[in-house]
Parts: sequence; structure tokens; C-alpha cells
Amino acid sequence: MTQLHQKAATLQDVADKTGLSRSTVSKALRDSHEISGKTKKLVADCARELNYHPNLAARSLRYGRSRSIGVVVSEIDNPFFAQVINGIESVADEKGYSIIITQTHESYEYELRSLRDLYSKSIDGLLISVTTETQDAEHLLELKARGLPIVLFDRVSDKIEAHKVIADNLKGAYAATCHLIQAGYRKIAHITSSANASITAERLQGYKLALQEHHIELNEQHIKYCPHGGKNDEEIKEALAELLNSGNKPDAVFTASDRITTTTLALLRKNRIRIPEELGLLGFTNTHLADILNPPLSSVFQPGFEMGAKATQLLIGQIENKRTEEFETVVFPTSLFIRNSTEPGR
Amino acid sequence: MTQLHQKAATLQDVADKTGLSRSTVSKALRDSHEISGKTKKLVADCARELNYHPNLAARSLRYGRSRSIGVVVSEIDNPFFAQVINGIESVADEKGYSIIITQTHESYEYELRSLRDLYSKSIDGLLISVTTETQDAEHLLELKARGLPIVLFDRVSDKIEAHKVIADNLKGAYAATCHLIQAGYRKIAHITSSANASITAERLQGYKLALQEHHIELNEQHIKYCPHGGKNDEEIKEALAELLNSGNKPDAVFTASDRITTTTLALLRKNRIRIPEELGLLGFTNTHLADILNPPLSSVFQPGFEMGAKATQLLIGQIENKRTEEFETVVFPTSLFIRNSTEPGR
DNA sequence: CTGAAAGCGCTAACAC
DNA sequence: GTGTTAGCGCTTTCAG
Repeated sequence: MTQLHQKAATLQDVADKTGLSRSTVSKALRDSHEISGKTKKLVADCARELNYHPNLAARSLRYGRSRSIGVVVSEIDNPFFAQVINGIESVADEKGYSIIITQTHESYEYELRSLRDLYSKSIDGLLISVTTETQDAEHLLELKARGLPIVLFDRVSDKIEAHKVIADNLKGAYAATCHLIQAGYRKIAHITSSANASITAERLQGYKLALQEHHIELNEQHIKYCPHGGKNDEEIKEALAELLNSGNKPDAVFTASDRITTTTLALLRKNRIRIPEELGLLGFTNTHLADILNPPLSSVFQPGFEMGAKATQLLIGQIENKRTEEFETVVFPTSLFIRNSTEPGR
Repeated sequence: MTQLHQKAATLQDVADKTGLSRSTVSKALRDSHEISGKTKKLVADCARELNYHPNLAARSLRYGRSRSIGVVVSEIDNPFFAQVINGIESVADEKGYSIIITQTHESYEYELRSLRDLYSKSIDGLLISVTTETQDAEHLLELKARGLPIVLFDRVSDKIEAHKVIADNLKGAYAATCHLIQAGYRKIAHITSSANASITAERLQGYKLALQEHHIELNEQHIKYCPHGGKNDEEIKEALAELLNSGNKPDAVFTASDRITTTTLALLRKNRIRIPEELGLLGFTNTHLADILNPPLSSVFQPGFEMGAKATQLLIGQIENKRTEEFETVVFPTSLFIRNSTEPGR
């Protein structure tokens, strides 16, 4: 076994061993044209022998770049974000970047802290899905002003100009609601996240549009918000109770986020409410298990992996081409999967 | 809005603005006793005004420490690992460390690459769950020899001495198998990961022990391995087909990993095999949706969050107390949830 | 109580 | 083709 606490070899060590200078060694290792083939070989061999690896902290300091990107999401343990991160990691890895992940747990405070910490780490770029509490974009604008490339995904903010990657929430919600209507439901409730998240507004709009086009009157009582994005079950339980105990009980529910969707299903099952007969259920969710739920759950799926991958490509593009290009908003289509939770067969 | 590309303020900027020297400013900001209260206040105010944040790359270089830890898992998009990472992030964040995540996709090649990259990043410590392909621990031993603190979790290796955090796989599998037997099943098959993963051996042992104690003869044909840990559905499909088409068809299946468990359920459903009557099913899985699957799925749950948190505590302890303490292996109990997929009611 | 200077490991002008 | 040197931003002796 190798010796304990053997310090990592530095350029100087290689220089000493080969009798060359630091700079020559550095150039040789980076395959510079000003170094002879013979020297290059000598250096390469020696470096391998000493197990030399460049110290990236030193390089970061020198270049002012770290080849790492910060990622800010609300919760890793959420199928959608896990898939997004998978996409991010895949592209980042391929391009030689590493990713530093932080969670906000839907708290604006945590978001601020995350950004401060990430910025101090000299990240080269930032990928962020803002919290449901986030109202302004001052903190992001400040980082942008300091030259940090930023790409927003999923929950974005219109208070900042930047590349954005989102799902077509409006169309997804519209298609979902239309499907419920076509399946015969008329009193369709909507349980969604915090009112001020971008995705909430977009999904709500799709929902309203579908109702309107089918001449179904909107019932404001049928729209319930979960201020914490469904983070705690209580807010979902409450929303559902209000809907079910109201005078105007809905005949279907359209849920707007992963957590809300699956928790709603669990609660309905617990209350022995028959789906889809008594109540139809359709929601946004990225779980791969929708098919084997009971009942199989009709869902709106967002291409999380692809969204993460695209956001990362845009970010790295921006990091490496310093020219300030036009910012684009890439919109990914959602997929509507029709399963048994919305087939009342009437 | 702030000015574009305003460079981040450095210590020198604060020094210039206050008319002090770099070193005084540095000490003041770190609340050194050798600096007067008045100066400290002056510096603090100025730093806030200039929006000064220490450059961590410079600090890393100076200290030879980065306050970041590397995390290596096979797939982020897996409920168990997502929960583990959540636990890791929570503790790391609390102690001021950031986490750099890489995925191996169950490939030993990727594992090697990840480790090399992470080491170059000057991580202060490493948390790793080795791939199903990993046989030796040379790569880890080398890093350990260079002084890198390492904690293994989930899939560990007995070829390296280090802190380890695992679930009680043997007991979990034993309890699961016992439950199947008590439910009346006698021909219990086992679909598991690659033969050389630590968790595979432990779970297999628990399975065998339960059979033995109940005087049920072990049928080697009833044990199926998925070399890629169930990463591709094909290997699971094949394992299942072999079991179901064999002369000695099992009456229950005990699956040994998240992916294998849910995919098996999906496949059985697709083949219209009645669960639990025709075939009982029980498996390791950390999905929160087990309750609302069809049928509700009996499962062995591992405390992923807690495992991640504990592993991180051990790692940071090791990073910060340089004394080489005794290495411990922390074993977390699993939980057996009995649901309908194993209640044949016979 | 404050400042000057050295150095962490690396790279890139700029010499020679 | 190779070497010298300065400096990225920070901390820490050591002097004053």
C-alpha cells in the first residue's frame, strides 16, 4: 500500500525531478507547440510516475474560472428535479464541468444563502429554479451584473433577461383540462402551488382557457393554492377538504405539481373516494410509476432530463462564448398520458 | 440596476477604500483579537458597501482545503439515492460544506473518472457508493493513502478500511422473506443486482437464512441476477421470464433493489399476473408511492435521508479531527411495510 | 493595534 | 526551446 499522507505532487516536483523549470513542465503538459517532443515525453512520464494532478484551486484562482456550475433547486428528492439534475450532470460532465448542488426547500432565505455561497465558490455559471416564495429577481440581477451567466429553468422570473428553459405549462394544463372535459367532467377543481410562481400562473391560465373554450363557467372556489408548493401535506389536505366539503363539490381535480398530485391521490384513496367515478384525477407528475398506481394515473409529464440538459448547454454556451447573445426561452412540450384516473366511462 | 461586469470586490479594494492594509482588513473581517473595535466596524461597513465576498478559490489554495465534498452515486434519479443526497446536502450545508455530485451510471470506468476529477477539484472528503461493476478498491485505497477522508455508504467494499454507512440488508431481506413465508408462500424467487455488490451478498444471505430457518429448500434456479443492477429493463424482463416459464414456477418474488422492484411490478401487471394471489411481490424500494401502487406494495424501506446525513457527519468529523480514529460501520435498520402485494389470504 | 512580505500552485508574458 | 518572473486573492508570521 502507498505511503500515508503523501502530499499531492505539484508542478515544482515534476520540475525538480526532470531538472526542468515549472513553466516548461506546465507547457509540456498542456502540449504547447514551443516544447520539443522529447521534453514532452520526459515530462509526461515523470508526471505519471509522481501521479501528478493539477491543483484546480490554483487554476481557478489563476484563470478566475472554476469549471464548475451551481445548481439551485427546491428539493432533490422530487422526481422532476432528480431527472433535471440527471440531465444537467450528463451534459456538464461531458463538457468537463462539475456541478455543485444546493436545495432551497422552497425558502427564499435559503435561496439567497445558496446564491451567496455559490458565488463565493467562483462558479462559472448558475442554473436555478426559483422558490415559490421568490417575488423579485434583485439577487439574480446583481449576480448577472457581476458577469455571472445564469440560466433559469422550470420556475422562472420575468424580472430578469436570461436564457430560460421551461415546459409548456399553459398547453400542458390546457390539454389536461380539455381531456377532463371530454371525459365528461364539468366541475373541475384545480389544486396548485403558490400563487406567485411562474408555473402556477401558466398552468392556471391553461386551465381557465380550456374551461372558457368549452363554455364552462369558472368557479373561483374550485381553485386552491398551496403556498408552500405542497411541501407539507397539511396544505394539500386542507385544500382537498375544502373542495370536498363545499356545497359545490367538484367531479374532478387537476393538480399542478408532482407532490400535490401524488399526495392528492393518496388522500383520496384514504378517504375511500372512488377514482375516476366519484372524482376524476389528473395532475402534473414525473414519476415513472404513474402506470402502476391505483388507479393508473392520468398525468402531464415534463421532459425533465431534456430540460436539464438543454439548460446546461445554454449555460455552457454562454460561459464559453463571452459575446452577449440574444437570450432565448426554450419551451419544451409536455406529454399528456391518459390513464384510468380520468375514465369514468360515462 | 448595477453596472455591468463589475468585478467582484477583493480584500485589496476594501483596504484601499478604508486606507488600511490587506492584512488588517483580513484580520478585521475574521474578527481577530488584535484589531480594535472601531477598525472592525469600519471594515465591516465598507465590506458590506462594496459587497465584498471572500474568493474561495484563493482560500482553498491558501489552506489546501476547499470546504467541499465529492459525492459519487450510480444514479441521482432513483428514490433511494435522491433521499441520500438530500440527507448529505442538509448536513453539509449546515456545516458550511458544498457538495459536488457525480453519477457513475453503474460503470467502473465512470467511477474512476469521477474520482480523478473530484480529487483534482481538491475536495476535502469523499462519499461513495461503488458501482455494481466495482470489484477491487485500489482506486479508493490510493486516494486514502494520499490523505483523502472517505466514507462509503450503501454499496461498500471490504477491501478498504473506512467509515461505512449501510442499511441492515441481511435483516431486511431476512424479515422480508420470513414475512413471505408466513403469508403462505413457499416457492420464493429472488431477483437481485449484480452478484459482486456488497448489498447483493447481504440480501441474498438474509433470504437464504429465512428459507433455511423455515426448512424450505433453496432452489438455485429461483435466484436471478441483474448484472447492471436493473439499470436496463431488459435484464429484469429476462429474469422474470425465466422464472415464470420454468417448470418450477415461484409463487412469490422478493426483489432486491428499487428499480428492480418497481419494474417487476410493472411487468407483472403488464402480463396480467394477479398479485398477490398468483404471485406475491415484496421488494426493496424507497418510493413514497408504495401505498398507492396497485396493488399496494409490500416493501423494505431504507432510511436514505438518515444514511446520507450520518455518512456526512462521519466524513466531516474525519475531515476536521485529523486524528485517525477507529473506523466504524454504522448499520441502519430497514423497515418492513406489509401491504397488499403479499396478502394472498390463503 | 497595524503593516510588510512571503507563499499556496499555476500560467503567461517576456526574456534569453 | 526553455527559463524567469509576476501575479491571481487570501492568510499568516513577523516587525514595527
